[in-house]
Amino acid sequence: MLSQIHSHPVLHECHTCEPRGGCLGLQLLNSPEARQQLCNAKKISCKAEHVFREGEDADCFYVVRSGSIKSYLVTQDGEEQVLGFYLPGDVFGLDTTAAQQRMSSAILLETTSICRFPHAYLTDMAQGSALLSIAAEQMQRDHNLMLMLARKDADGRIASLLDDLACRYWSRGYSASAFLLTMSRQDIGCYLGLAVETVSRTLTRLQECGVLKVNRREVEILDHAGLRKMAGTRVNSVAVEYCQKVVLRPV
Amino acid sequence: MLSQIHSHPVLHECHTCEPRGGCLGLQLLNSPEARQQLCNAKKISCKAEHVFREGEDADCFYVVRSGSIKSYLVTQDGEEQVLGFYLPGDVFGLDTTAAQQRMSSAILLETTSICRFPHAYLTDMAQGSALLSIAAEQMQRDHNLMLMLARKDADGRIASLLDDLACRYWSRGYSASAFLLTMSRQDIGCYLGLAVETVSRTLTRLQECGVLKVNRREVEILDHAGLRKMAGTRVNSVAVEYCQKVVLRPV
DNA sequence: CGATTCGTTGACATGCTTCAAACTTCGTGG
DNA sequence: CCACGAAGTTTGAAGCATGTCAACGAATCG
Repeated sequence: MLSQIHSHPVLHECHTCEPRGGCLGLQLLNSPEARQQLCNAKKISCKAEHVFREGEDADCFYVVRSGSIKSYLVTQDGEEQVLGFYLPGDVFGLDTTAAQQRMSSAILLETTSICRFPHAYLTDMAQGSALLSIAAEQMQRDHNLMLMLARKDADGRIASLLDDLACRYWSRGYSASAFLLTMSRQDIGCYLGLAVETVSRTLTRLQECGVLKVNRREVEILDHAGLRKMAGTRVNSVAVEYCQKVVLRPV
Repeated sequence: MLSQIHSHPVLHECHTCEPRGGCLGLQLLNSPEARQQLCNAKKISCKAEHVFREGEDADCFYVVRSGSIKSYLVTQDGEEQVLGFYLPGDVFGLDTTAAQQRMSSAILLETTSICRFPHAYLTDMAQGSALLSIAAEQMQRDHNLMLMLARKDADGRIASLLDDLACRYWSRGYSASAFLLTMSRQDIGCYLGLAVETVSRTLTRLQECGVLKVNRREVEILDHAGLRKMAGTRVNSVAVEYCQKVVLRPV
């Protein structure tokens, strides 16, 4: 039985909180009162608990403080479609219907700490447009996923995912060359539209090519440029910087 | 050589404009002045012209008045990925980067009339949240596409597209049973992640099943329930109503 | 009327899924 | 602490859906 993540609040000061790379959410709050309120809104909880489920009423969005989150839908015939993974610093939970209901479910992939941003603190115009620009960021990620699903083969999809994770970890101050996959092969498959077996086989193949090393959930990227070439990723500003500093100048 | 759609403004009064089903954009403008300004912002233009291209500066979004629009990206290796099709009443052009640049390109599929909504008219809080809810609608469509690309076979994808179009035409007061595909097989393929040949073959197959009749771009849906069953579409509010009134009670 | 674009159909190649089985890791309870 | 079962991962073999290549017919346009 899964309990709601809201059950055991853990209080922290905002200024001690630093998802490396900065808290996107904080940019949305310009009044000191709002920030103060926010300090009471940190929650931490364990693997496999839901932050929210599709259809629930939504009065807030979230920022990942540490850990990781999986966003997903359940199809008509009970299958899962993963929409994305959120890492520290990422905003999630913006996708609500006009009636303020959740359009997707969000579940913890590991022990995770998140921040709650009630919509009530955001009644200010500037914040509305900031929200919109975060929503736009989300859309861009979505577009990338569509592109991947529509045009790439298994190698390209896996390479894309790993390149994306590397890039995002790097932009937050973590290593781009070695990290842990917090999601299962199953999750990866549901995200990329591949069977688990294909995910496993593809990782093995990339390893044989010398592009990376995999052991269960541990990944080490040996050839960033090669990986990116296989991925055929469209560039964005973060990726460009990542590329210049990491891909082209091996660490 | 493609000229910009902004070249030949055609002026109309807002009150004479009625994409059947209503103009979503109008809900965003509550001041009479804004509406007045808007009346000068209608444009009409011909097939294959661009409304905007990826990377251009964005100071407005659009509503389709009549005709249809294709939104797309170009991949690294020059291939096209169609993101969606917009029909009369639809809002498009909301997906801009934080730096207010277009994240995708939009091109006319036929002779089309659109309305321009400059961002300058929307500096008001209530409108910010209205925009966000339209963005959310867009996200929901995106989610459906991802789901389709990741989980459905060719039959399911084509059935989904047709069911979606039928539903959207119906909700705007047009026939849900017979309509024209304004996009080419190529466009459909780029949207659904299928080869042109597969699109063609699948349409033929659906015809042989007696679900529909196709002749070039003319489509007649003979068995709405069957089509929807093949599509395995996730329900949304419009679709539910469409389902009750059209699918379950054959026209 | 020819040239071009678009749509359809066939034959073949291939990459992914499915089915099956073995192995590892982890949690639980004896 | 070990035994056991469940869940996650890997690997192999076979089937199939879709992509690719090629040719042809139909519509459109100048």
